[in-house]
Amino acid sequence: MRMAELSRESGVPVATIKYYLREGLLPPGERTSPNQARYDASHVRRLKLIRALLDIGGLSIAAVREVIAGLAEGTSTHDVLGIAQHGLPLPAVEVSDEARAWAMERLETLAEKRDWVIAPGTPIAEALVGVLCTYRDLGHPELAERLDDYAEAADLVAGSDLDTVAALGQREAIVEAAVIGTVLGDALHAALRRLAHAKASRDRFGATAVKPQ
Amino acid sequence: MRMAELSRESGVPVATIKYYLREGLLPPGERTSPNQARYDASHVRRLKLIRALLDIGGLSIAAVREVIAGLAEGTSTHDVLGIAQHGLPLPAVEVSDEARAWAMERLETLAEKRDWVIAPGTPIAEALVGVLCTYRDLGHPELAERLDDYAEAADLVAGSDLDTVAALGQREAIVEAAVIGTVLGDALHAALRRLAHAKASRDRFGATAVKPQ
DNA sequence: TCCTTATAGATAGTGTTACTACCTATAGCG
DNA sequence: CGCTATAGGTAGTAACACTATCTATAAGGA
Repeated sequence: MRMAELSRESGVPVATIKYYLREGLLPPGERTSPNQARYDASHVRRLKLIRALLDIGGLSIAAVREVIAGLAEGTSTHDVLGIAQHGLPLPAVEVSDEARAWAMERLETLAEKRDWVIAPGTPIAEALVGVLCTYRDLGHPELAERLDDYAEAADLVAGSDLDTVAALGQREAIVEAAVIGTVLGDALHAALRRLAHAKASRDRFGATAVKPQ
Repeated sequence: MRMAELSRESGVPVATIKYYLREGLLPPGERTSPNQARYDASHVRRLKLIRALLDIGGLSIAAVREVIAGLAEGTSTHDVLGIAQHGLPLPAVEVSDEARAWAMERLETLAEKRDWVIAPGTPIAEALVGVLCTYRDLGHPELAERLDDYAEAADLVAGSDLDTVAALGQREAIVEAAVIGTVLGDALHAALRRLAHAKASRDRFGATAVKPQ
């Protein structure tokens, strides 16, 4: 197909497709002459993936590029989730040494209990330390006490993620599903948590009128 | 305290504090003369909250303003979580009528099973529909099958959230903790899910070297 | 009292991000 | 032959979150 059709099929404006081509998010089409190229279903698919990561996942163009680069890397299946996480941004904040030690102690206890590996200095560890320290700094250390419950939920979700993804069999499909599942899964969980909050609130404080946000 | 001290205490540059004042994120200080004002601990606290919502929660200035507006509203305790959610952005995408019907059917089943209320047309419902339809549109409808597991996890987390927050007793503290817990909790859960993925992956595919992101 | 520094408030400027528009030369096609 | 489409390049734009500068006044010490 040519550019106009690619744009129609994907719902992405031509100018934007050209931008994604320049940015390396979309592989170039097959050349048919110096200023003509042909695109196919894989380009449509890739465009939809890009839009999903941008619009729902909230990723930046740079993060999408990283994630997509991970898709192409030939790695063994057991690293699939690592690839899926490759390039995903996690928030980080500065914390004092004292606060970091406090948070790390909590995280080490958690890691031991759940057989997790929390390597100090990694973005994930930094993100966790940042959130815990921020809870404390904001005067709500009690929020950090929920770590166990959150971890339980995370294990539950991760088990489901792995089952679903592993069932796909082929590496290519697994990696893509892992990426999509990880990024969109965050959005899904956030929305479901809002609904569960509403129910938990109703259960504790009595029935309330349904109030649109 | 005066501006310089407020800046030092909060770690936010003076120019930025002025910006937040203009944007209505930070209440003005107590006037002592036409061009002087006094600030107190509540301003330091508010600034820390703003930075947490921006840096960790990833909210926009406009979203922070909405959330903060919710903090000030005098509402009964049972609406606390609604206030916490007031102004929090949820991603939305356009979907076809057919896809929306498919997604809504799934969501209605879920809502009935878990005694949740999913009001069609609300941002939360739209976000859920968007994610489910995007899974399908990307050729991974199997990812939508995990809704139940995700919902279970969300119920678990929400129960913990409510217990923690309700124990605070006073409305003011409850609302603030609910806001912080909701926004930072999303980041916390995302990071924990990454760790749980790593463990689940190790369990299924054998021990792997710890690989920093 | 004088003098240096600090401050409020206003306005303007900056850097980044994610597009969007325009231009030119060539290609497809009825 | 002529009209539209296209690749690739450059430039412009709108939103966002600050950041810098300016002016008139205030604070606080020598």
